[in-house]
Amino acid sequence: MKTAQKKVTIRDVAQRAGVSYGTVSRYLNGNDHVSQDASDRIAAAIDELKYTPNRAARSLAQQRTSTVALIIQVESNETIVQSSVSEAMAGANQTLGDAGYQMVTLIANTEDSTRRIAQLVRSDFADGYLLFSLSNDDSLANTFLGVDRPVVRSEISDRGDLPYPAVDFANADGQRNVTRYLLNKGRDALVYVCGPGYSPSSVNRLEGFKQAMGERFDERQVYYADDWEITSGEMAAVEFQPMLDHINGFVCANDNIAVGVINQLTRFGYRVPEDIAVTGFDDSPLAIMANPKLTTVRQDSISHGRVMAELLLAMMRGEQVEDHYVRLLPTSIVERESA
Amino acid sequence: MKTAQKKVTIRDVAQRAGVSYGTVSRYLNGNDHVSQDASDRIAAAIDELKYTPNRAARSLAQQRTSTVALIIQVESNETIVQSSVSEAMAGANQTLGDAGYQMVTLIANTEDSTRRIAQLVRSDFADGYLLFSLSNDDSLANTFLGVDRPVVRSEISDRGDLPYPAVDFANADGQRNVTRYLLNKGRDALVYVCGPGYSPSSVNRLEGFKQAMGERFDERQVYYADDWEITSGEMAAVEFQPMLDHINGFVCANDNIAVGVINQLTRFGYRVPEDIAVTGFDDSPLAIMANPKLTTVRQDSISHGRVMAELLLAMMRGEQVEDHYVRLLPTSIVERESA
DNA sequence: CTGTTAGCGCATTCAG
DNA sequence: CTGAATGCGCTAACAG
Repeated sequence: MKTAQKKVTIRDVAQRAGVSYGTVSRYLNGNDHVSQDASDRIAAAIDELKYTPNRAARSLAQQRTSTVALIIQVESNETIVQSSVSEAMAGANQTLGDAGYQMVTLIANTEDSTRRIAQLVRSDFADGYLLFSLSNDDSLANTFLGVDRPVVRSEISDRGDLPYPAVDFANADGQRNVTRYLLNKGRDALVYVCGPGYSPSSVNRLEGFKQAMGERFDERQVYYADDWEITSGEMAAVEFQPMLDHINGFVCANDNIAVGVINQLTRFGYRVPEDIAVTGFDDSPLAIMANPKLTTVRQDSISHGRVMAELLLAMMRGEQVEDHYVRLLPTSIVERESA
Repeated sequence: MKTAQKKVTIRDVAQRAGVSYGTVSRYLNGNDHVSQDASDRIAAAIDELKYTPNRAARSLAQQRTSTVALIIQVESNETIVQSSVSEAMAGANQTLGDAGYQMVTLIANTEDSTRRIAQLVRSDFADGYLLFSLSNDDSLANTFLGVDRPVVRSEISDRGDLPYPAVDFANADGQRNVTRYLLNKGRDALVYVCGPGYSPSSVNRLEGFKQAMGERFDERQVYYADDWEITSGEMAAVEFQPMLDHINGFVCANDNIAVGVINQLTRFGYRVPEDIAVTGFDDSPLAIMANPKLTTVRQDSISHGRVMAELLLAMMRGEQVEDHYVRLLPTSIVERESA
């Protein structure tokens, strides 16, 4: 049923409207002076011909794409089901859209796709980049060093050679505050379940715990997990089993781990929070599904995305941002049942 | 530190290599005959100059973009945390990448973004489209009617005017099978918790239940939920409370709902599965986190994405696909604890 | 206010 | 096998 309707170009519109195509271009790009009469005729022609400017041609002439790429780098073959990422995407999408940019997201989850995306970036695919590194592999970040387009990262990097600004949560503050919250409730025998070592967030959250514990901190109080998953929480609880009678609180690096700890503690016959309190981090959907419901540290991921987008927009506007600039977003404690 | 290195073009490479830029173009596009000598020099020049072809220019000249857009349409401001979508994305990304296409995903979650994406599509943004409609609003699909690019949908549509092929799971079969599984186990007093009415999957799953029940089916056995969430499952259990003593099985439209049912049943003092069996659908990560672990219908979402991509690739290759073509993917029962 | 012109960077004829 | 010429569809600078 497809009438192979020849591609309608700006010239067709011009002809139909009885003006030169330069005028149509001016009309399309808003600004300049086009007579009311011409405008009307052009508008009519565009409508009748169902004309839409060709994107590639416009990008080529303008040297800009009006798109921003959100790149998510994850471990090989892992899928992205983190609500925080999804929410950040929504926040960024909204902000960028309002500013006239189309956000497109790219997933780098294999060596191939990473290489392909690196190539894409070098070919001027987008006007700016939002970079989410959920993995240890930071290789993609280097790609941007040779590219003259602004980049904003979603977490502070421990690599000093990457100058890109970052927007992240005040992870240390959050974990410090919730640890103090436990201490103030008389929970004086705390242990910590740390996230994977490669993650800056993980490191920072542990740091917060240390700060709150001060003198009392002891390396034997912490279990180092390999990932952020529930099973890691279960393993941590098993690891601490011998001393469980002398422990009255678990501070966990995230909600998943906290749920794992609770599950295992329950199996061992301990009551949460009566015997042992447990706190999470993220306030993920899991937090309210857990039993008991998790007391956790909330972060507003939507505004994470929004703030990243705003920073990027400013940079694309030409505003200078100092190297290694970091913007930290606040967190808050959500009191539920587990602590 | 950015040395505003002038954009290096194909001409720079040609000059550096001592050939005309037509030759470089030929070299880049693989095919034709370029002497070994020239090839070597060009390769060297490209390397030294760190040349990467400009994307917009190439698209313009070639009339193709080498990208495929995966468009996700969701309810206003909802975020996408469905593991099935995430997995399908990964599967499609892999397949498309192997075929030389870059997959980019676009999110349509507001009226604005939907309009913007419609515009994008009409401007020849990509060579093909993968369309995931997670929402009632199917407006975006119409956009493609005027576009001469292949489209593949992720679920069968109930709208006859949309001719695009679709790849979906055999939802009816899956639900029929798991219902029979319960019946065979002697669970003869079943009720059904249906998903939101706007979803084709939801309708099809209900149909499967009806098929398995045959004569025994009774409208009073089904609760119609408004969404796919846990709370809907809880509400369903509350709704059925008066007759709970005479029910020995819940067949649920998805895992979330099943978890909600289990939670509420537990609160009411019923044991799952001893008193009442409960089944889910999707085999989402939630299924193994539930207590008891969910018996559910598994669907391989990664291959969902892969098959969609393969179909799209075939269409982009020029293969004809009949209107309303539907490819149904098999499901399987995963026996765990809840039934 | 509007028509004309010269590129944007590359693919692709067509000669040679 | 390779150089030169055209055009993809549009923007922007320049005259008028």
